[in-house]
Amino acid sequence: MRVLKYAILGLLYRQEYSGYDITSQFKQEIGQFWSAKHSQIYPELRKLVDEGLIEFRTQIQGEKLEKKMYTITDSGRQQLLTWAAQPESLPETEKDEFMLKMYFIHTLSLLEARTLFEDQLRQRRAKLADLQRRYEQLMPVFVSEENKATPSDRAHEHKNGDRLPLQFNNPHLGHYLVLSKALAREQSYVDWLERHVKLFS
Amino acid sequence: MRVLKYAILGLLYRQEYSGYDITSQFKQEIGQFWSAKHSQIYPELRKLVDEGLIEFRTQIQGEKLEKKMYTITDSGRQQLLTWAAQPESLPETEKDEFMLKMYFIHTLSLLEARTLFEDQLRQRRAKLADLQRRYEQLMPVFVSEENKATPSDRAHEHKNGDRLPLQFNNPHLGHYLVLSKALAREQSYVDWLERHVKLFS
DNA sequence: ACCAAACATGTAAATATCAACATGTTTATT
DNA sequence: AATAAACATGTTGATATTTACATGTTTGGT
Repeated sequence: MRVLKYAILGLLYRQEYSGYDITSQFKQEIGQFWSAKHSQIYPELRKLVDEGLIEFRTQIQGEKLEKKMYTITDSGRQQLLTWAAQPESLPETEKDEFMLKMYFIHTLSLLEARTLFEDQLRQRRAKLADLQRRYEQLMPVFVSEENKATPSDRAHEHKNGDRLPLQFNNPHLGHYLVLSKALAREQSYVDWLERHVKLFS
Repeated sequence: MRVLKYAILGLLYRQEYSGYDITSQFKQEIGQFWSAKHSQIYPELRKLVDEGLIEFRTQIQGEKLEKKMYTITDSGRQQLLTWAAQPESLPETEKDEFMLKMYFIHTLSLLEARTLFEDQLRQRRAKLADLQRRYEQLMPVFVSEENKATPSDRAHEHKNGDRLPLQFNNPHLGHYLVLSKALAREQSYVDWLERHVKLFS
């Protein structure tokens, strides 16, 4: 159902991006939940322009490198909002090739199974650590719960910079949500692996 | 990388199945981690026959309904084992359209966001309950840890039926692993939703 | 006897996704 | 001055996946 279309519109809702920028965004946090290769992105941008949902202006980078900066149109904004507010039913399948292999565990020797399982645990722990690091980098953006009701005075405001409490209106809420969810997903994966690794020893 | 090929070979490793049976299997527990529609399965079965990885015999159901029962060949078994023992690197993206919408939360009103979030919580809780029910149905298949070291006597054996402890050699281990993992995944999802639902009230 | 649900197998067309091909510029480092 | 990494945009071909089209049988319930 053309999710990439809406992923691009959603990114352009806040600011203009080039195709390359969009590719880069998919390597950031949102890439945990949606992404596409540049070979899919460029044709999709073309299509969205044809449909009048986005527009671009060509900008010169350096001497002659042309880059196309895309912006969302009113029509694009409207279609984005319609999609975003629409509840979807859950996908029947959330694909995981490792778990498919686990279903076929009886095809493996104990040693092969242990090797596979321990490799997965190693990789998942590394990913978890990376997400934890990113989470700790993000959290200082938010004012802590205790401080949020404190009567504001100049000194306090200065100390907090532009930080806002973690509430609905916080412009970084989306970023926080995907990062905390990715972290929870990965923590759950590691926990499950740790609970079951003894089966192979 | 033709995962469906290996999913089918894996299913046929234990017993023969028709194309319809394979479709049905993907509606069972393994469907939480891999599945395909019948329109993808039938051409794949054809291809696997052409490659000599599976074979079939035609069986008559009732008066004239022909069904093709597929079995795995030695060559198929060999390719399955090669794939199954091979560690894979983690996917960069595990797609989740709902979380993509959450990243774009700022495009929604508080009411729209709450509606979307609460709908997701409702659906995830229902799925969790279903998985819990299935988990409780499966668990009696296993002998409890305390009983597994008990010296066996006729009465005891009869009481336990064919139940075996939850160990590497247990033929239901794969089934248990995918079900417990699906349960953990869903529990983690519900927990995360519950931790954050107050953002929208 | 009728009917619905489940059983059973396929094909066609559209869409989505990825790997590889293809080309060139800019920036930072050595 | 050379080079590597990052920036930047495309196309092509192969696969993977879904939706819709297409047809027919068997089983269980009323």
